[in-house]
Amino acid sequence: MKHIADSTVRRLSVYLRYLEEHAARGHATTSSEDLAHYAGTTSAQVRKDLSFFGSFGTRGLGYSIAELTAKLQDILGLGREWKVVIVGAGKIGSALSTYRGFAQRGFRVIAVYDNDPRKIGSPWDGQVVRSIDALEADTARERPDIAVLAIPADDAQPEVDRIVRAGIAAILNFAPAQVQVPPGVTLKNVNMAMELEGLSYALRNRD
Amino acid sequence: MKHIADSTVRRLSVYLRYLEEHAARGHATTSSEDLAHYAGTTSAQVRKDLSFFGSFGTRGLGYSIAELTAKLQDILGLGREWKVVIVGAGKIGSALSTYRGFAQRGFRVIAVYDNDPRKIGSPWDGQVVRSIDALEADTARERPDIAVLAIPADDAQPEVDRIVRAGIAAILNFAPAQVQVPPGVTLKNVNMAMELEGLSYALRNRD
DNA sequence: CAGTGTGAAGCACTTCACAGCC
DNA sequence: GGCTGTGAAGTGCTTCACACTG
Repeated sequence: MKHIADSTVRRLSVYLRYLEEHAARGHATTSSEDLAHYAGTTSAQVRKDLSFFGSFGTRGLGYSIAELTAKLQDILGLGREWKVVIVGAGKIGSALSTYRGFAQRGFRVIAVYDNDPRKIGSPWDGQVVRSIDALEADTARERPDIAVLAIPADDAQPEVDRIVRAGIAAILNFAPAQVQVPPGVTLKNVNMAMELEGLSYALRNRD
Repeated sequence: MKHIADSTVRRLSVYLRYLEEHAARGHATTSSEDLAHYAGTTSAQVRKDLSFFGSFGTRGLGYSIAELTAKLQDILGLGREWKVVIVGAGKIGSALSTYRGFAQRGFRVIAVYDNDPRKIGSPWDGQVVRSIDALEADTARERPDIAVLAIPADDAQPEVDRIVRAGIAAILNFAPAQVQVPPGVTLKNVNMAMELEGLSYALRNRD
């Protein structure tokens, strides 16, 4: 398939959240205008985004919420369970693993790793913290799909290398570090420091 | 000044991080090529990004690390202290407030708020959790610059409204909700669910 | 006739390529 | 000679506008 822009995929996530909220309120259909209003974009953008994957609406009528929900879930790969491992038994990892929305969407935390001997073996949000040295052997056996990296910046690249070596192809990196991955591995960065600096820039340059 | 793209501002943050790391290793100058390699972009992009704000390099030589560091800090508004309040005394807020990098860059947490009576009054990372109802009065007195929102999605919009009403002009939203702010208020969203769905999409559609 | 689906136009960001300067 | 600074060209995302259809 033709390459889809990252911005498009992010908007699909937003549309899906709207559909879920909207369905809960008992509605059966919606329009590109409604979706656009919720997502903070335009109706043309919504229709264009969806058009990359097919035509899911009815002219003159709009979109069936149930149908479009199913389509978006399928497009986003949410029709199955994804196994997630968390590397770094700290607060960020914990915030993630206890967030109900993940389980709802099929992201299941199957293991937590740390390199601190004081943490290894202790209970942690329904898991037992494992030694990071076990990652490769565990991965061969349990085949997780996604690794969430929530460790200090200095350790980020070596741990990414380990994760990649183990054969995990998707990484969500919370470490405030610029890390490299080989082709075939998908990396997303969430950098809170960068976001705050973006706000700082905006405040500094507001009129 | 001409409008600067969000992507440019984000890269400036990355450049700054590189300069800080690089200075620590004793180097005095660097080049657009070095910066590009670290940031995962091209040297032309680096030079273009910087050119929006002036010309900070020396042809044939490169950039003085000390000088460019100072310039970037100034551009990003990091030359002063920003007062931050955290709304939601949970794990995400805690992870943020204990992260050393923020204090280093001049982001100082001055208060933490929650609506849970069991949390209000108890100690929390060097603060005492305050009642969310005190936000407006406190803001009038203490003049925080930035609010970090780390609460459940359902409560997000009302709390954003309260923050805006109190007069805070920059919000970092961790709630997985699409919230609206009036013109003049800068909002950044960090949505972990969306990032994971982006990975799910990539895994689903990998070849 | 209301609202989708889509080629075409518009716009913004990135890359190129080279003049300019140390 | 080497590397910056920058107009011009290129690319890709967004918006427009309208044909189409239930």
